[in-house]
Parts: sequence; structure tokens; C-alpha cells
Amino acid sequence: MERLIRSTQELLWERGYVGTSPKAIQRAADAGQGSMYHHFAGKAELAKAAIERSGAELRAAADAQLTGEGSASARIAGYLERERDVLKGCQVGRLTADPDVIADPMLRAPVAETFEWLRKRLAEVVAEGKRSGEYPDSLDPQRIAATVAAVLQGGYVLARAAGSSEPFELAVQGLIDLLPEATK
Amino acid sequence: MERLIRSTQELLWERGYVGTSPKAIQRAADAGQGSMYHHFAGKAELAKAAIERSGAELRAAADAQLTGEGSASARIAGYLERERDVLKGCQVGRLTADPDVIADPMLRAPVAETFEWLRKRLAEVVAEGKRSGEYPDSLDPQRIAATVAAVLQGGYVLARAAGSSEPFELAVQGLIDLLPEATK
DNA sequence: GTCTATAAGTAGATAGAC
DNA sequence: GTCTATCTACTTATAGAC
Repeated sequence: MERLIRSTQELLWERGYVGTSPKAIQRAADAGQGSMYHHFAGKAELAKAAIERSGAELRAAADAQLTGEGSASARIAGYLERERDVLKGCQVGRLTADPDVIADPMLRAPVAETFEWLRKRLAEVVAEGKRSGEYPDSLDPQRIAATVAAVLQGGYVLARAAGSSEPFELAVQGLIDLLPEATK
Repeated sequence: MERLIRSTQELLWERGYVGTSPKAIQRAADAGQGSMYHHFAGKAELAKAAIERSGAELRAAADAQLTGEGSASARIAGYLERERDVLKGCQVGRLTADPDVIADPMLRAPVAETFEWLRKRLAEVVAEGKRSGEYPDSLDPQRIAATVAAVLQGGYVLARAAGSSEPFELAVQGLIDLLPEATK
């Protein structure tokens, strides 16, 4: 069951929902058809479990970077510049390209919640930066939070298009250049 | 032939390469199998023609916004705030989620070229802004160009995840807030 | 719980008539 | 140029044995 979920996460990441067949999942998990259909009602149920797991992983990784000491800009820059397998893309953001995920409330919900959480968490960090005097009062935390999240997701898109992580890194550095600086 | 290409563009936009079958294309174009295979060697050839067309459309639309009078910031803001069907996403960026597109040089090339062109064009506008004194000398055109393109692509991702165009608009406004202002 | 058998439907293409 | 027939493989399950 554990292997089924992990294999589904990996396949959804690589090939998306439409491109992932139950058979491929079984092969990757080294499990039979009977086993899969015993634990999960079908492809959608299994995908739901996998997406929820991926969302939890993304939140945990982001929270680790955004919580702790350091200025708001330093924490945001740390999050932006963290080691990533850029050409693989984002395992959660990737699913927004899947029409069957977007159309099914059960599958879209964990994706929506993950990015809602991320934007809220980033907005908190920006708000802290305003309170500490690091950022001007005019800065809108919700806007900046969305911009930061978008640069990452869009950076993946540009990198995969180019076949190189360079555009991702340019986009991230460009955003860091634009953010008001504390000590940086 | 024209209808085949247009229908393929539409289906690639909605469902991606993996999610689009020759049969679905024929149905949408109201063409028979024989007709499709007479004009194109197969699914990949047809997709190539459709992607090239979509890339040309994206370039034309962006160029129209970025060329002309107005400060660099005004033109960039105009491009960012242009009317878009946000929840549909980007017809070219969307394809970066398709493993079969990324893996096939013939299919990835038009996607890569489109975004290379876009980043170069945006960098030119930023460079013009520097020359006119609108932007400080420290600003890196290539970085800012990548950031602008990434905010759009990432904005689509966030919007589709949320089922609302709001995060897209927040991300765009956040970026405009961060860009050095001329008259704005 | 896991396995194998079976099945209706689709994917992607080829063949040959018209 | 376009049509219909045909084909192999894969998709997404269900059924029932073990």
C-alpha cells in the first residue's frame, strides 16, 4: 500500500494523471492488479492519496525553509534558492496541467489547498518583514506571496521548455533583485 | 488541413499531447482518418505543426503589447495585465508538463524557441528602460525578463490550482509593485 | 490480501477501395 | 484526397479462484 502510493506519486510527477495507467503503477510498485484494487477503489482514489502525500511533502519542505531565524528576505531567498531538481518540475504544480485533475473536485482539492497554504505562509513572512521594518508599509503581503510562488512555478515551466535550469535561476535572481533588501 | 491544425491546437491546449488522441482530433476537425494520415505522417507531425502555430500566435500577441510608445514599465504592465483567459492557462507553457513533448526534440523545439524569443524581447524592453533612465543601471535585463515570463506562467498554475483567476492577478500586481516605477 | 482471467473500449496506425 | 475496414496493444476495470 505504501509502495503503491509512492509509485503513484513518482508517476504523477513524471507523466501526470492522464499519462499514468494503473498497470504502470502496479509495475512500478511491484504489485498485482488485485492488490491495487483491494486497497483503492480505482485510479482516482489512489491518485488522491498520492497527491495528498505530495502536498504534505511540499508544505513540510517549504515550512522548514520559511520558519526560523533570519530576515524575511533571507528566508524567502533561502526558500527560492534551495536545491531543487528544476527540470523535473513541481510535483504538485505539474498537476494543474491535467484536465482530469482540475475537473475532479476530489483531485483538485489537495492541489488547491497546498498552494493556498503556501501563499498564506509566504504572506506571513512578508508581514513579519513589514513589522520588523524590513519592508515598507506599502508592500502587500498577499501580492508578494503570490508573486514568489508564481516565480517558482513559472521558473519550472521556462526551465523545462529550455531543457536547462538556467531560466529558472535567472527568474529567481531577478525576483530577489527586486525584493526590498535588508542585509541580503 | 487548416481545420486539423486548429483542432489540434485547441485539444493540445485543453488536454495536452498525451491526452489528445488522433481520433479526438479527427472528430473535432470533422475529418476522417484517411484525411489526417494523408496530410500528416502521424500524431507527432500534426502536433508539431500545431505547436509552431501556437508559438507564432503567442509571439505576435506579446510583440503587439511590448512594441510601441510608453515607458518600459507601462509596456510591461500592459503586457502583464492584458486580457487573458487565465483558467485556460498558456497554450505553449502547458506543453512543458507533457513528458512526450519534452522528450521529443521535434516537439520541444518550438516550445523552447517561443520562450527564448519572449525572454529576449522582454529583456530588450528592460534594456530600453535602462537607457532612458527609467531603470537603475544595476538592473539585469535577462533576469527581469525571466522573472516577468515566470510570473505569468506561474500565475496560470496558481490560478488553475485555485479554480480562480485571483492568484494570477495577485502575482501580476505583486510584480508590478516591485518593478521600479516611472510614471506607472 | 493477492493472483489470474476476462472484457469492453480506446490509442495509434496501416491497407486498400473509391 | 477521403473513406471504411482491420489490426495490435494498451486502458481501466470486474470476477472469481486461492
